[in-house]
Amino acid sequence: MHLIITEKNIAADRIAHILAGKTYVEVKKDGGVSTYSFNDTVVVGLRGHVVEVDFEPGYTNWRSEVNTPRSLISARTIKAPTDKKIVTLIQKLTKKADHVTIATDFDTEGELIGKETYDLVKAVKPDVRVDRSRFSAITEEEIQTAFAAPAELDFALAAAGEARQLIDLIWGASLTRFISLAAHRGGKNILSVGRVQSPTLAMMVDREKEIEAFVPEPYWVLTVDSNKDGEPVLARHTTARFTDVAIAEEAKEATRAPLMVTEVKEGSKVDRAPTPFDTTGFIVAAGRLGFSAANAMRIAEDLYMHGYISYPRTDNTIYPRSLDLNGVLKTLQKTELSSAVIWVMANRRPVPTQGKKSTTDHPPIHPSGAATRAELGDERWKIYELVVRRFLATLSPDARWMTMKVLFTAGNEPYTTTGATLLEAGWRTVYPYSDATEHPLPRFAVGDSLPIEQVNLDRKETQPPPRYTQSRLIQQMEELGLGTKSTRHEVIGKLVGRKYIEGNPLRPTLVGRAVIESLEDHAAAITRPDMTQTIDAHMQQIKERKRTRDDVVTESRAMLNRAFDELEEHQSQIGEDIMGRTVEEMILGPCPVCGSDLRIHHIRNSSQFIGCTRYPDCRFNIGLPLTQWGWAIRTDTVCPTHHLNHVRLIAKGSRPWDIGCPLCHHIESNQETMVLIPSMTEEILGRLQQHHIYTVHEVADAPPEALASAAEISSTAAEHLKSEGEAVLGLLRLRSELRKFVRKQVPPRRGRSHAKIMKHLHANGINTIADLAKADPTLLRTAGVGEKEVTSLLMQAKEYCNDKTLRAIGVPAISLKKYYAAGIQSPEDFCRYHPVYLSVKTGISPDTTFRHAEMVCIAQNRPVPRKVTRAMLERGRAELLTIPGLGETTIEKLYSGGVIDGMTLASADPAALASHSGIPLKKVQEFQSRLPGSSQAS
DNA sequence: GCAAGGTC
Repeated sequence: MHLIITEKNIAADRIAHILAGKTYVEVKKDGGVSTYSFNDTVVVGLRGHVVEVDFEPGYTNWRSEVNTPRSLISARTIKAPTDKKIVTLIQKLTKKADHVTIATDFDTEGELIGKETYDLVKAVKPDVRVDRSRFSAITEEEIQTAFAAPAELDFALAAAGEARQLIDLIWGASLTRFISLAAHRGGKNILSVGRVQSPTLAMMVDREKEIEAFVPEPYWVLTVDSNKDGEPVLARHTTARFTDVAIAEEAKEATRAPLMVTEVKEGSKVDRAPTPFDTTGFIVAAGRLGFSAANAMRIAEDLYMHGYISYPRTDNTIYPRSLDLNGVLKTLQKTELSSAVIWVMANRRPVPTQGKKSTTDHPPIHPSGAATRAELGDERWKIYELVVRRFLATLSPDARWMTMKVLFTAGNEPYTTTGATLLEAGWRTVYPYSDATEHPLPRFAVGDSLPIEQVNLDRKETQPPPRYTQSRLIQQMEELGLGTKSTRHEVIGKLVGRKYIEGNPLRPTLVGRAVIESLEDHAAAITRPDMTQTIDAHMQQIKERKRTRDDVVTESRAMLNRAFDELEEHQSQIGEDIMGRTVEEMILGPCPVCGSDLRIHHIRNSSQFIGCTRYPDCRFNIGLPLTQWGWAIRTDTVCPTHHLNHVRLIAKGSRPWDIGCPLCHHIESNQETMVLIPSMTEEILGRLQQHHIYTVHEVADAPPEALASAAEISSTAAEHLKSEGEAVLGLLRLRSELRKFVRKQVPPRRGRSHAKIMKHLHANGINTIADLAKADPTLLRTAGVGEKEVTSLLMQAKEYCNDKTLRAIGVPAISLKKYYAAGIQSPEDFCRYHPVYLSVKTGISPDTTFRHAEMVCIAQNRPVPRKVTRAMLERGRAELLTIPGLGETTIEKLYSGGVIDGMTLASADPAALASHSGIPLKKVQEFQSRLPGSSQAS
């Protein structure tokens, strides 16, 4: 059997179909992995790397005294499967194979994945024949050629990839652990360091410093408003920027009508059609349409998976000769963009445009299938249309512009104006994304004399360099060789996740800055793009067999060891520096009570609040929502009233939630509950707030004298206010319990506000779960609870209340579980059923059920049933069974009515017993009549 | 719990 292994499932699918030709390809799932078989061949796809390098076991404890961060430098490494299903399948198929072909992507990483596969294959069948096929695009032609003449795996190239893997792991893991430990950061708050992420972050830090250091310089721009036969003309002084205002003023003074045309220059300019898309070019273009890098890639991957566009991760900007451009055009004719396609077919440039990079990995991104707007939906269609139009543009002729430059004099001052009009739209006909504003000028001739309507001298300022946008950052990373086509956009997400950068455009946080500055001071290599460039150079040497993998890695290890000498020496300083800056970033401004700083505190990634830095001397604090609703950060906006920075909650995947000034928000949100205190007047409320008493909690907790003086009320009134506050506090606790309960039973979802539901319930006097259990279903429906949920919510509330009551009475939880399982739910059930029945139903001993029933009945003010011993029960049972027609099942029913023997049967009220036990009245009477010793017995 | 690189 011939086994072919590709880098991904889609490639396996397509290659199988190409190689099979007209033969049927059988698609099967084996352990969740698709296989494609025909004749004696099986094709299966990997999922990229299916094994991963890691340290050998024993290095998981970051705080180990022996296996310190530094010890990772010399730790042994292993390769462990990350996708067991695929590894198992590959090895299973290998056992049946006599020939294995590795058909992973044609780049360094593909060769490494190939080598990893080679090792997996050889591990189970050392003598199997393994070869390698290489192709740059999955087209009929390339695949046929590649498989007709298979080559060998390039072990040197794979070794180059392995060197990169090892160096990345060793540097990244050891430095990440070191700096996290130094700054006392653990869990989700670790501080990461890496060959790609750290230089990328450093770029942003550098830019931020440039912006901070930037001193704007003024300059002046001199223009005149004029017109040519009524058409407005704006002429600029040929000194585009005057840096000296005095000189600018002089030029302004010297400007005299008329504006004389001294020269007219006309020319034409070629506007080259754009080059094919590689990943970066695509991300930049999508960025102009408003797509974030990650979103653009996500959509492109989706379009690729569905066959609409080619593979979106590529460095190539030159179409390979094997790509059937005409075929693509033909396919596109079936889309809504057909008129553009037809235009291109009619105006085709002889050779498509080319970029600078020709690589072997994949063709440039191009359309591969026809789609409609309806089947894709708006967002995906926008991306698809972009790819289609870009493809069309690369086959279209260049555009041509007519340019015009006019020179004037006014007095003796030289002025100029320029214009441009599109002569031939060319590719711009089909690619409307890049800006092409025309500036037509009226016709001028030398010697024309124009009026001067106004002379303007405007003061302007030089601008600092802009912050990086996502696409600009990705372009910059590419230029410096940081990351790959597949990972660049992910790095941004990683830095955001570590809270190193935030916002749009991107900006480093103080923590991000602190980490970079510490590294620059003590381990500069990891913050510079040169590290990547050096590794690339070394990889090249390994590939050319001038050096070995181990040689390169050893050198890198030595370098890292030297960095650790420096780092360890300054460990405490580095830690303190980073920790100090973290605090700084959380400071909001003056505490309203004592005037020292308020800051945001985060507790173990779950809760967060704002507190005074003088705690415990000053206990002022403001609660914040749990971090699951967003991580609190400060923003640059400052409240004019309270001089506090605004607070924003940021959560992954959802829009940031701006709280605004935390104190304004605090006051406002507590006002509602404050007025629940009956004797709270607007006047008192205002005075309390002025004395920084904002919450019911604070009212209830305040010493009465303090309350009295703050609210300017008598001490008796203050005592009263305080006790009312305590009562409201109790109510609020119950309400919060109710809110949690409702939230659990009726999960929040789009378009249903829990706040609204709760408000409605409160307005109708429902403040506790017990209230809810007794609530009218229609009330819940009008509050916004769904039809089906109303019944279950009420039931759950009843169950909850019953459970709470029974537990409070003292029925143990383990017994309650048994009672519930037997359908005995409420305190009422305990009083209604006889303890014997409870025992039979639950398997709990009659003595115990009697004790439980006794407790419940006493608590509920109900008569306590008569105690029954086991012996009495046995005797009674025997007695009852003597009655003809009375069996085991009937006995159980009788128990529920409290009948346990002949005597209790005789004395029972037949009607009551019938209704209680469910035995028909006639039967009951019959049993009673057949009792031995009954007066009616015959 | 760590990197960067594949792919889903």
